[in-house]
Amino acid sequence: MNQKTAQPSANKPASLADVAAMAGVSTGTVSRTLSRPEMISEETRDRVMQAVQKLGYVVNGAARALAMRRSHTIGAVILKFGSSNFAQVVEGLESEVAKKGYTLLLSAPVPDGKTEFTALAAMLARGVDAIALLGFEGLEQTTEILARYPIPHAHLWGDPKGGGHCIGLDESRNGRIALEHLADLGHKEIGLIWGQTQSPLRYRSRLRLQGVKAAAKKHRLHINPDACIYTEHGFEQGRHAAKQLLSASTGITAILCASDYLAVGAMRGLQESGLRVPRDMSVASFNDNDFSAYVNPPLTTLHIPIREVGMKAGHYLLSQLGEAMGSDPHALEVQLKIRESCGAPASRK
Amino acid sequence: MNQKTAQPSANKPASLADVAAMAGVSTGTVSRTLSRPEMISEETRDRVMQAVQKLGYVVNGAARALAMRRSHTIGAVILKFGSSNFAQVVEGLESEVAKKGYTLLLSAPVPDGKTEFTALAAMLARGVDAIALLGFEGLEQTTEILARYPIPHAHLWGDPKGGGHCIGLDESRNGRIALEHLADLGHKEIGLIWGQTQSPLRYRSRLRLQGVKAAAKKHRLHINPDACIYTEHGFEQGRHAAKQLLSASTGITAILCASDYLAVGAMRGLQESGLRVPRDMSVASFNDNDFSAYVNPPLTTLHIPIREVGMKAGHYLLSQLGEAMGSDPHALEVQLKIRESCGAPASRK
DNA sequence: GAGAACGGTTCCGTAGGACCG
DNA sequence: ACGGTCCTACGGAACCGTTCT
Repeated sequence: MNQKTAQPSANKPASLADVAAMAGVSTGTVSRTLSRPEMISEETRDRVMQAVQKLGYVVNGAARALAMRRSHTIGAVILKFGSSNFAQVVEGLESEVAKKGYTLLLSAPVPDGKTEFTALAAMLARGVDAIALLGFEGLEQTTEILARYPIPHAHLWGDPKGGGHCIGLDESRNGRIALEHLADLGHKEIGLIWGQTQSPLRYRSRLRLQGVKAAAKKHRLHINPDACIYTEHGFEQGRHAAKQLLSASTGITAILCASDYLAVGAMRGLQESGLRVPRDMSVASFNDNDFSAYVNPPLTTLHIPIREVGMKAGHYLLSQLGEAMGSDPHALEVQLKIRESCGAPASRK
Repeated sequence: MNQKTAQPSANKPASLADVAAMAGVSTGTVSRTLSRPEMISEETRDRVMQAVQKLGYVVNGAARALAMRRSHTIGAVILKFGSSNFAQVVEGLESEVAKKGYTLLLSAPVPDGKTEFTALAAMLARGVDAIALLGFEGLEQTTEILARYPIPHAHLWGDPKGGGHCIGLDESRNGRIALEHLADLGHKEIGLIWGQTQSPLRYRSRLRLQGVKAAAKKHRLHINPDACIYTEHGFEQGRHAAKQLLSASTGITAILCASDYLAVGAMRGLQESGLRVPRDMSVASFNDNDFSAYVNPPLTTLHIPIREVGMKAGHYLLSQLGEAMGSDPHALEVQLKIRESCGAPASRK
């Protein structure tokens, strides 16, 4: 009884065989009709298409992936999703790969110990064609499995020395640009509210800090170690740090923050303590988040093309996959947004 | 020659057969060892595990999905990713489904015409086990294919009347709560900066507005139609709208905004025009975004548990999939965050 | 442990028509 | 008019790597 006939509307999704039966052709023909229609005569093509329509057929991705050894899926594994700008990166990445019919498979493990590795392994098991790693630590196990599984992968915001293709900016230069702005304004003594710089994960942060310090030395601008606070990123952390800085009475006239989160929080802390920005204290930072132009005062910050980093990664991965991509249009240019949170230093008290 | 022997380190990923050959067992045994280790004798289990280790074996998800008819993947298709709080929803969703070993497949089509449908079809083709729809319009084609493909799905922020399981809040009530705060403060004449309310996509926005208006009537508070501006969400739009409102000279003492983006932009616009918030004008809104407590002045806003909506959706979908989930812990409670952007109305000029 | 699904893709082969000398 | 060749459109079947009986 149970022949290979088309079941008009069973409760199971229609398969290729169902379509073939209804159209009176073989499964191979249906497959070809769908993937390379020009190889099929118009007449049978119509018949097949009709059957497809009628049965509401959609391919089974698992079967397809198994046969083709291509899933048309790009993995993105993200350490610390919430507390950073990764959402924007993901958005850029998604929009880029979607152009070629790829879909993003997302994993955002909470970073503790070796989840980095297990998350990566899970991605690989899912059969992604390529993989984007955001904020990776570069554990041994990680690099090893990456080497064993020869699929294209890119580190976003990673350490170039960790091996593999890295996408990011010249953070040392970024640090310099920001500091020079402060120097140009006439500041001689500044404070820092920075992120953690220890772990390998904080590579970028460390590099940026080096750029700041080198430029400070060059411009004879003093960064008092007592006026440097290292903390996590976040508004509240910035607010708290600013108050600490104030209580230390170090004579600084400006604060350079590692992120807009920190900076906006810091401005809030300063204002709560009765200081005016920028009259009493200048504040500058990095990233140019969407809110930064609309806080009060608008924040002077170095614009980082975050979304573009995601797009660039997508472009790279796709081209590695053999997709025709053209040359990379994503330039990753940084731009200092001079707004109102920085001014000349107040005359010394 | 080419027997089924293990190839220690070819350039192809090891398969189940390779592991089986190396361990001297059948593929079935290996499969069981991996999925239900307790069924296998300790001795052979060790042998298998060793082979797995040695070959760096990881399962082929496509083959597994094909055989089990389960991909352990949840689709999330998102209309208008960037311009909303969907990133947080996605984060919540991801964290919830990850607990049970599921991964998110992400699609964020640019919404124009029927992309909603094609994106959905693409997800289905990928073989997701369940699907979360964020910000859907409820096109006919969409609901039809959803009906045909009997997989669990949930609409987030959708219209309950559109059919299907909807997750969201009582927006009418939310509108009322915000308005009553303004009424309690003594405001009699207020303005609105709101999002679009026309398209089906804006269902939530419309409902919230209805709640506001109903409460206004009840509390004898006047909403001057000339002081209502409908625009897109965004800082710049808010800033622009505030200036429009000012030039209309309508005697309003407070502005209620549909989102924090709008509100923060509006405050900026007011400040640029020389007004002080809240002395000259109160501003309130909805969402309680992360930056809202740190702008100047801190924004009074109705906290919406956005991340929790994502988690709740994950919980629902997983339980529909037959995972043991326990009762739903996500209550979705709203909370008015009274900060400093609202005060009593200034005495009339 | 053997072997049949699972649902596609793709290689290979062939029927049949067009075209040629 | 006929045998041979080339080409196109399609059918048949092997194969992808698991799971489950």
